[in-house]
Amino acid sequence: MGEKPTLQSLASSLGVSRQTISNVLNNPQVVHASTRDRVLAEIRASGYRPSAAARSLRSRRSEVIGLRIRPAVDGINGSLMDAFLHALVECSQRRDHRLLLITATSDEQETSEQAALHTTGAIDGCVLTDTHLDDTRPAELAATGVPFVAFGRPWQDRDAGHSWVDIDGAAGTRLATEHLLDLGHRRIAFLGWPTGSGVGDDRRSGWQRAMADAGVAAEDLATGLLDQRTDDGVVEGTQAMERALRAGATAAVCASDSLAVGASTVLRRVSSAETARTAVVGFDDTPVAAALGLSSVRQPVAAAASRVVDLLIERLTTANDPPEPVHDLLTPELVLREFDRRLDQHAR
Amino acid sequence: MGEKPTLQSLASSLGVSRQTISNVLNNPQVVHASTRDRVLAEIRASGYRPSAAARSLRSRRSEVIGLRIRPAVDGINGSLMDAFLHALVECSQRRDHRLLLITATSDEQETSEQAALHTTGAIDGCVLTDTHLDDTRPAELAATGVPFVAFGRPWQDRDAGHSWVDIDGAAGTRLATEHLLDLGHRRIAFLGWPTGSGVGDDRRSGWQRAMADAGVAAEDLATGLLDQRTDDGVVEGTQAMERALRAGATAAVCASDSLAVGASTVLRRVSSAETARTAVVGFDDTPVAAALGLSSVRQPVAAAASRVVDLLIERLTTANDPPEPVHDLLTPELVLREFDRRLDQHAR
DNA sequence: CCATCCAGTTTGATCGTTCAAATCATCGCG
DNA sequence: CGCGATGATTTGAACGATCAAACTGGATGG
Repeated sequence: MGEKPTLQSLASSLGVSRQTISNVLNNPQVVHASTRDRVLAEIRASGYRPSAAARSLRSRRSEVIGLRIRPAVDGINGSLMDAFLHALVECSQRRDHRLLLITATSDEQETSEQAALHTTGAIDGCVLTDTHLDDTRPAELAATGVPFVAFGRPWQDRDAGHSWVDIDGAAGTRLATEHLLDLGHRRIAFLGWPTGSGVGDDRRSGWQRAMADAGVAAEDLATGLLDQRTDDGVVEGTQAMERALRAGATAAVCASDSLAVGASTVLRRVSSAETARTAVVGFDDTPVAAALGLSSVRQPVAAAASRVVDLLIERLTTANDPPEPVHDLLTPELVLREFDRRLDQHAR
Repeated sequence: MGEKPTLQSLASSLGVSRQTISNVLNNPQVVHASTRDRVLAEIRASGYRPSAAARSLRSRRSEVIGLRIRPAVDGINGSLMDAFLHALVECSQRRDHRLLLITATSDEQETSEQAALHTTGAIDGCVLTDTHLDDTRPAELAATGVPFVAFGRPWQDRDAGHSWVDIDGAAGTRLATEHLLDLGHRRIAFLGWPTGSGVGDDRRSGWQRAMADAGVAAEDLATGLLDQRTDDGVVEGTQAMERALRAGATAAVCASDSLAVGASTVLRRVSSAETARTAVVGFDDTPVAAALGLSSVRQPVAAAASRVVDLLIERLTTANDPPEPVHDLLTPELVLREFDRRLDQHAR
């Protein structure tokens, strides 16, 4: 084996110029078909790959996207981010981009790290996740000129100056609530988190509006007895469900699968196993919900990732000024698991 | 704001040459202290960052490491890889390297993708995870000249020509077994996976040897009744534990926390809740084991990641030929959760 | 018959750094 | 006083691609 081939070495062995080969790769339509084929054959035969560094130095684009990953706090919530990360890598790869990871212990550290990578040219832009109230990152990135797209809407001002993609949690809990209404339930509780988290409040609002629209349990809604607020967790779910039962609830929509798991074990004590399963709807459609046969709201994570990548790459390739920011709210899907036991066994 | 500063622009505004500034950053000791300080001050003031592309083009190193990520099959096993990934990013960052992700649907695709990135110079080397029997990746990477370090030993030939870091599963199950022996158990079962997986067989062997060394239940070991083999999963764990109970087992060492969760629910039926917890030891110390108060073998994932990064970077920075391959087996740690209920309540 | 155009191809300059060798100043010492 | 050694700094030449402009040669048309 000789040296690693370069544009120059290929060119002289083919009797054409560097630029022609470069054009075959980047502007195929300007090269004559016959030479194009000849060049392509030689490229394949020699195993030539353009140097990322040289290309990036000249074109001022690295085709790399930055992303901060966070330590998984628990196995449950982690799996969602994991699916998102995976989809993100896949979509980027499909579009000839790569994903670079960073860690940070604070939002400020994250943005400064991203900005540093951006000025060295290591990344062209980045993806923001886990947006929250009073999130300063969009402003900081904008100030340093780092292109980005957020997964998660900006909870303070909906019409932010940047593009974002999010999943419509309220639509999800509405679907869940309407499903339980269809099953005949009227006193449907919501097990959610304390107010103050954008995601949690959003999910609660879907249940609230669906209940109001259906005109059921109006007095209970007013008293707030069906509206249980607690930290996330299985144990917390059981406790919240016990309180809801005392308030006369027969079913529950939950802000997470952890809460739903807890809720269904409580319901099992006062009703058939079948009812205990079908009267609870979780959120995120985690493996745990699938294993226990619980219905759950599934977030279209892969679609979200794909959209994020599309928007970011569009932003990166748009010649000069950034395009109009796009705000995209994807609708989740209700995964029903309501077979009775016999059907369940047939299915296996 | 003017243009982005470069070595040249900084040099002329300081009245020194490019190379001096370059030396301040890469070879501080050759520059006179006074000029060094002057340059450093200006660097900080201007916010100068060297161009990654230019640097990489000339020095032929990108300081980027490739890693394939896999879709999380279940939430349980995923959390371990997640912790490893996170530690990997952190360690790389500390050593001025970055982590680039790829996906692949097969081992061949993984190696060819890594090789492609390596020839473009996008990565300097890569990390291999989830090594298995008949793993062709080490040979393929070696053939294409991609430097790499594996997390997971090569199960076919222990003295492979490449460096690897792994966690001594047998030592972990030995610790677990000896702990149960200390508690007075004699008929200790092992709930593990079918033979043929390197990891599973390794974990089984630690239990086997510890039992043999203690000279207990010799006849049961011979019959294999205490050696339960099943697929991973909570349900599978309950079934295996039931069989083990029939064989007279009073305790169990498990190859995973999923199996342990199943086993402890079964034990609960025939003994006190306290005994059910303390007589089962899981593996991986997942959040689930922590939540249920199960003892478990904790893998030093962060230490492993740190070692992997160290070895890989050493391999990358060693001038010419690769250094002697290093094989590193880290010892896991037994996390005991054996408080009785009263203590447990005090602790809260 | 010459000017014009156009598809196809080539040429020179450039991106911003590091490498390798050259230069310059200072100093010790025979 | 001159000469080599030593330390600090500078200079020229890559690294390998893309950009922008210039060059071909044949077809078109007035």
